[in-house]
Amino acid sequence: MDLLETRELRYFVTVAEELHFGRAAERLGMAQPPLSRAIQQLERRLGVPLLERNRRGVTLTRAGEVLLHEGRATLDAATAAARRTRRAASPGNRLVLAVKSGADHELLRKLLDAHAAEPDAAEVEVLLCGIGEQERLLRDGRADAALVHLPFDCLVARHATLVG
Amino acid sequence: MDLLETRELRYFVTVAEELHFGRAAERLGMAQPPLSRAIQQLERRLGVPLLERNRRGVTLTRAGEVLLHEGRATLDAATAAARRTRRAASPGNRLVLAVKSGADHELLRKLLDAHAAEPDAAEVEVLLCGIGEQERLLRDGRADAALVHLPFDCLVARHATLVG
DNA sequence: GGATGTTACGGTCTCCGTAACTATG
DNA sequence: CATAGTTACGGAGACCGTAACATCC
Repeated sequence: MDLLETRELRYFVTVAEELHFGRAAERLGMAQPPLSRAIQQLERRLGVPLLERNRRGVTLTRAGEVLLHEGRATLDAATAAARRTRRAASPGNRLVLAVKSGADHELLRKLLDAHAAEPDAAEVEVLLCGIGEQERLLRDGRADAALVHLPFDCLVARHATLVG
Repeated sequence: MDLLETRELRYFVTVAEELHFGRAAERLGMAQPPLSRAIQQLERRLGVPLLERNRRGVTLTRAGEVLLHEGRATLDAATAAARRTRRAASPGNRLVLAVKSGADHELLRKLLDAHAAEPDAAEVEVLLCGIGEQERLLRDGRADAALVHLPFDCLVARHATLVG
């Protein structure tokens, strides 16, 4: 299966967000023509129309909506890959735990203590964040784990066990 | 920040799996020199050594291990993006539910009935698979949802609600 | 006629393969 | 001296920007 390049996904996601080739090209720091060609090539390679070029701008097809979602996820994964790889090489090398600001500090304390008691426990850095922010932090690699409530819609990745 | 191209990740993952530039190049259908250069460039761009070139082959650094894992995830995401986008455009457009072979048929029946009763319910295609296979199917887009037991280590993505 | 997206064309830069080089056991 | 990885070098292809074109209000 032909793989999508991250450059192409970045282009498509920008166009899909702006719904306007001109503004998208500006955001990307490039001219419209190569952007237009890249999208056409993407549609040809997938064999699927992604945009409807109407009078007055652009609309996403159903397939385009799906690629917008999946493309964002892929770009986040690439960003996370770079970030976590760099972090793995840095001496600090702490596990980043995303905790929303209003969380139960009692529970957090217990968790961290229990984790610290385990053998070979990694050092944990607590990253306080807004309420809806945890998923994003996990997706793009700024965090490695998060404290969430079940049911959680879309657990993205978990990189280490905090408690057994 | 998002500097990693899919091509580079494919190269690195192959080398990391083979731990041998020659065999990796062969698997990739290319010559060793451009592969060697691509990896060097990747290390330069990340500012992190990924491989230790020892006498007698190659070893992964800690950062290399992380990039192997994250790179696979990114490549899977790209594959899933292409697959789901193509599927979204096909007329059938069914939701694929991965169910491991030994699963409870009674429960499955109830779930499917409950789902079918919802308004605007998508048609569901049940994909029977082996026991450890569900995560992989979700990751690379061959399935959109899966029936799993909690605790589930690494929920990757959920694309539609089957039951409320 | 102005705004928006698409071809046309030419230059540049990247990527690849062959061949020569280095290092190690 | 055989094996594995890296430079050196030249060519083919990809990508981009400018300019000209098509279409729709």
